[in-house]
Amino acid sequence: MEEFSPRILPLLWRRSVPARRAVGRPPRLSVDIVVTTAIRLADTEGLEAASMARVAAELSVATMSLYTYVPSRPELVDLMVDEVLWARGLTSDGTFRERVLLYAERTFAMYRAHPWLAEVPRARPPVGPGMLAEQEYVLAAVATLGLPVRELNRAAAGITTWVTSAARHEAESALLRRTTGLSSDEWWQQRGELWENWFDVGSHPTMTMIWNAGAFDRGADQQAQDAYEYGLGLLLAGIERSVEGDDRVP
Amino acid sequence: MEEFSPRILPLLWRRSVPARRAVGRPPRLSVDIVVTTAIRLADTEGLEAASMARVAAELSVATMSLYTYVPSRPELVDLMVDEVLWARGLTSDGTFRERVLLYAERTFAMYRAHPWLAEVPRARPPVGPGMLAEQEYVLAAVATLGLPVRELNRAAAGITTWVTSAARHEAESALLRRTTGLSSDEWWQQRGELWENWFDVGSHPTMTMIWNAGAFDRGADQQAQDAYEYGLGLLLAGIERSVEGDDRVP
DNA sequence: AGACTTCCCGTAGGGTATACGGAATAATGG
DNA sequence: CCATTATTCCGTATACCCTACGGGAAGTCT
Repeated sequence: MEEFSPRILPLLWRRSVPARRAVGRPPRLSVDIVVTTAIRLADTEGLEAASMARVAAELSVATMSLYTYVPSRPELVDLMVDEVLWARGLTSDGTFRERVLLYAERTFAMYRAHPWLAEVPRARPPVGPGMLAEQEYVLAAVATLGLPVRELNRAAAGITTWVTSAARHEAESALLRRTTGLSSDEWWQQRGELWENWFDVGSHPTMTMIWNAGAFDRGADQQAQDAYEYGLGLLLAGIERSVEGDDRVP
Repeated sequence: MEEFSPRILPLLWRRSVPARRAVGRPPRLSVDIVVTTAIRLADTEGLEAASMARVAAELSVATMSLYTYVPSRPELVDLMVDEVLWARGLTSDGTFRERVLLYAERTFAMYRAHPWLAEVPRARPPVGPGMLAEQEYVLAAVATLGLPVRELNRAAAGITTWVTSAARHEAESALLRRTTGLSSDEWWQQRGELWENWFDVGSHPTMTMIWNAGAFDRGADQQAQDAYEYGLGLLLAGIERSVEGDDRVP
């Protein structure tokens, strides 16, 4: 019955801890340098470019030297993620909506600057300062409404899920654009023959109806954006409404 | 100015096309056999197990022989995805909510049977029969409400995004459980020292308040499920409300 | 000067996808 | 029966990836 405590926690929270005494051979690098370099590589060439070998080469160091600073590659990715989460610098004093919109803006900006975030699973995120700051910020935003404590969690989780999903989707699109060299519109254009050669009108009456009404004119990326804004509006309105006595009319 | 038409469309829609005349050396396998085998491997061992070499070995064939049936691995993954999308067999005649709930159930079941779906990006999905059937089904469900045509798209997209995000999150959790051997709760337990050694109460007042109120008792997976149901309720209510004249009270 | 602590890193092994070109195997036409 | 044609089958070679292990190197402290 051994209690295993992961090596990653002290690394995530390394800024909360005083520097150790200098003893032994002094290091050439630091965790921050390794993480920053990996982020830069991932930003410009994708997450796979932030391989141990590539990061080491970028720092003019042998591959295995990195393992002095970081236990393994998954941990390096965790450190990268929490770093950029933290770098959003979430703080605000505004109303519920102002706070949520700031959160959304910063999150979209983050995914645009670091699209590789979309290649990292959302489940079991690094529990570092960045991720906890996000939780605290959104919970505090919802708390301004005066919701019952038991409902805070699900409302906040709803907001983060919705915003993050949309930002990730946009980032995936950007990644595909880089790897394929094709924009979403060009990609759809390549598949234009779908409608002539393969699409069966009979089994898709609703799509055909919408098509004939001319409501498919916006590109794929704009449609995703439309749906995001629409859903966010409903979600926020629903949360606000749940505190106003369930049935009040504006 | 060459028009490039991707080789994948005829493969995705292969069931809509009559069989070709038998001439030349007869094939030992078929696209369906390859795709089915790859799905089986991915189901039991993860998407990376469905490598070209592994699928070929499973079929007692050399690796390069697969390239006779499938242009490359990304296309194979597209075929796998559309296959399982199609296999949901979405059809229903009920009310708006009945249809949406059927969609949600089937989608969750699909991600549980094929968790590797969560490893495939959502952007630019295979435009095959399975994906188009999903679009048609959800659009038709929303259309039963009598929404204006221009709003159908964003409402349907909102529903698919919300349901899919939750199902993917659950699948990611299942994948991590398999690869790490740890459940979400065990994973959090491993990080128990976070609260004692690293968490700063001062900079996380809202979290601390919720903690003291005892509202953190549910596990991570249950919290995600709560947020999903809560958000879906708000989303559906909002969509229904938007057709009832904007401000009507039940 | 000697002890001690810590960093640095070479090697080796088992994975991955796929371009290319030639050999194998069937049906068909004469 | 033989030649033609169409198609499938596949061996080889390349350039990546992660990391366990253990010994040598380079500092600080007493």
